Amino acid sequence: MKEKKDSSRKLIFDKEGITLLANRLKQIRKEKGFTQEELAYQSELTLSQIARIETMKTNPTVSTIFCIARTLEIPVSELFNFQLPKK
Amino acid sequence: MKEKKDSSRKLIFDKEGITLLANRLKQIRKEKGFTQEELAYQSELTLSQIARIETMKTNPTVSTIFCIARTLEIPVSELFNFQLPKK
DNA sequence: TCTAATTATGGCTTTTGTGCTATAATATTT
DNA sequence: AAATATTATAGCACAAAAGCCATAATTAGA
Repeated sequence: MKEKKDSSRKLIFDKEGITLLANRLKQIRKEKGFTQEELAYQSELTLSQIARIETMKTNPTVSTIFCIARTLEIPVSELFNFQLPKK
Repeated sequence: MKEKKDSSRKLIFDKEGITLLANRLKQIRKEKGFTQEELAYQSELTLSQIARIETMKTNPTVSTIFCIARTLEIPVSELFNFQLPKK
């Protein structure tokens, strides 16, 4: 019966953008004097998720970013305050 | 054997933020004169995904947003140019 | 240096984002 | 009104986000 796996399907992991976001988050978090754990706890996220974002292991959802921005008390746009390189 | 389902586990869907993002996207897309289909095609996303974002059916990942911002030729922060209500 | 704090990683599970496809609903144009 | 274009919705499959828990690695403080 030969199930063929759909190999043409492409999901996106925008490494450049995710790297920029990771750096931005780490920078702001430190400026604000949060540890990853404090940020996680107050944001009601897990420590592992915060770490994964900062180490570019994951492609977070916008809701996750919203939680973080709320805790850091910054506009969401602050976390995206970078120039995305053209493709 | 009674498997107890882990009901304490909470995933986040930030309805307010997602609504704001949806509106922002729809507005900018129209200003730039794109149909959902054109935006989808040029961003290499699917039409259904664009529609889901604009109708707040999904909690997109940042990579998805990056693709969209590139196509619309706007900084990512433009799409997040709103004030997230406090929780 | 030893200790404690912080960050990174890994396995496993559940939930969900996204692709794909088709169709329905709505808007626009003729 | 009819035809066409655009947007919304729905179901299925699969990959991946994120939770949870434990532990390793690294950094900071004594």
